[in-house]
Amino acid sequence: MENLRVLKHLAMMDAVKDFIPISSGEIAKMLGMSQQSSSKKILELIDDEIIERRFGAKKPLIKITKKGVGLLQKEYADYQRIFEALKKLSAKGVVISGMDEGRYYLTLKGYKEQLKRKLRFSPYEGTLNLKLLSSESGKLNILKESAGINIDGFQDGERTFGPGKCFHAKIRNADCAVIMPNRSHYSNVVEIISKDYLREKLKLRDGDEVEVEIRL
Amino acid sequence: MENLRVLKHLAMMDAVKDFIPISSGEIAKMLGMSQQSSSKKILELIDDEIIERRFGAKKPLIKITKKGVGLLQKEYADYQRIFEALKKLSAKGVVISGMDEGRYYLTLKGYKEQLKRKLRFSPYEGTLNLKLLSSESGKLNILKESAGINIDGFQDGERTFGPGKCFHAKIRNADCAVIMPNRSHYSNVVEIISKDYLREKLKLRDGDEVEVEIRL
DNA sequence: ATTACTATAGCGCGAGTAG
DNA sequence: TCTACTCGCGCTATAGTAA
Repeated sequence: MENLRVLKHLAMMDAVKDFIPISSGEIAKMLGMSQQSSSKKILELIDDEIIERRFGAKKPLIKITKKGVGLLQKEYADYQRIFEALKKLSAKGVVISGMDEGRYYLTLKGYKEQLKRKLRFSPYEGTLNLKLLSSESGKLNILKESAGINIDGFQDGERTFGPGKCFHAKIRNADCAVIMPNRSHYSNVVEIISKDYLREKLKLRDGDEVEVEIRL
Repeated sequence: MENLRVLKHLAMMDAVKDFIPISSGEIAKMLGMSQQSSSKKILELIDDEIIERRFGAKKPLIKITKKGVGLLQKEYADYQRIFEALKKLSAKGVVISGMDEGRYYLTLKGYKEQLKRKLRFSPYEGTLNLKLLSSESGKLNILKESAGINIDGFQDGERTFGPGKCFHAKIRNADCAVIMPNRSHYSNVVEIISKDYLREKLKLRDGDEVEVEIRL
């Protein structure tokens, strides 16, 4: 319904609260349409009991009805859903065995202490590797494009360890985090850390399918 | 722009995050229009750089561009403004002298203790009377229709004191509250209480115009 | 000033259809 | 299957104008 635009404009002029003095010509000007069209739309809105009008001494008075406020709320809720969903990302994957590389990195003080401080938990020294379903491939790009929580790189003797990032996440209601290097070759595997040994806590075995909810 | 409806629908299907596989026919069905119209609208959105399309192996892939997300955010912000404004009410009035009736009620334990508990401050034993400008007359009706914070009535010996309600408010950044009886004759005067003697704290004299911000 | 009618102009929708 | 063209009908917006 295009009349929603008119309704929204009236709402932004506080016609949700109380009658506001406004003429069809003024509404028309605001919305870039003719007075005649505006008049017609107003009549339609009145017909649908979305707004209410009174002819006062001076300008006509318009107020949005409960039904009209309901329409606006529904619309508002839709936008809330859109932007709430934007903060989250859920992806399905199957548990696989890594090559204990993750475990090695987690023993390094340079990473370990940062993770503890920034994630507010001491990670169990090992990662759970999740191979995302092929249908979820795009989700990894989202993670790569998102800032997340930055993990600085560092030097240890002569070896350099690169920077990365992580995201708070949940698997079956267990708090965890997704960690990834900033520079990564193509991969459809994500590494998950948690304060607990997730394989045991969640009774996971290679091949099990799980869903991870990531907070961007 | 009617195309906003199409854009919103795409957003609700997560096309803000990533490319989603969807055909013009599917979009058409969802929005109750013909495949032809849907196709045209898609082309318009692409032309305006609001969405981006790729033709993959299977279905066409559609994603909302930054510009498109910007449009949605603007729309979302409008709705936020509408509903945030609904929680507040500001009204202008001039300071007048009451007949110390307010002061009397505030000395009564039955009201005083409720106000302290429910407003979380001990009111100064006196009220500031504000006569609303005639242009603000509608605002009082809003207050009357709003629930506010309920103040119970009580009995004291043989006299009955009626129930009322109050609202947290601010005058020139000073925390205060508007109090009003549930049953009130017509009046364009509101009574304000605060932990301080507002007349002194804000250097107010009869006839001064002030604006009160009321939290509904 | 307003609102809102009627008549007309023009745009948008969808059927048919090609690629 | 899909997209997207043309074309004709019809809806909708606006100009003119009455009340």
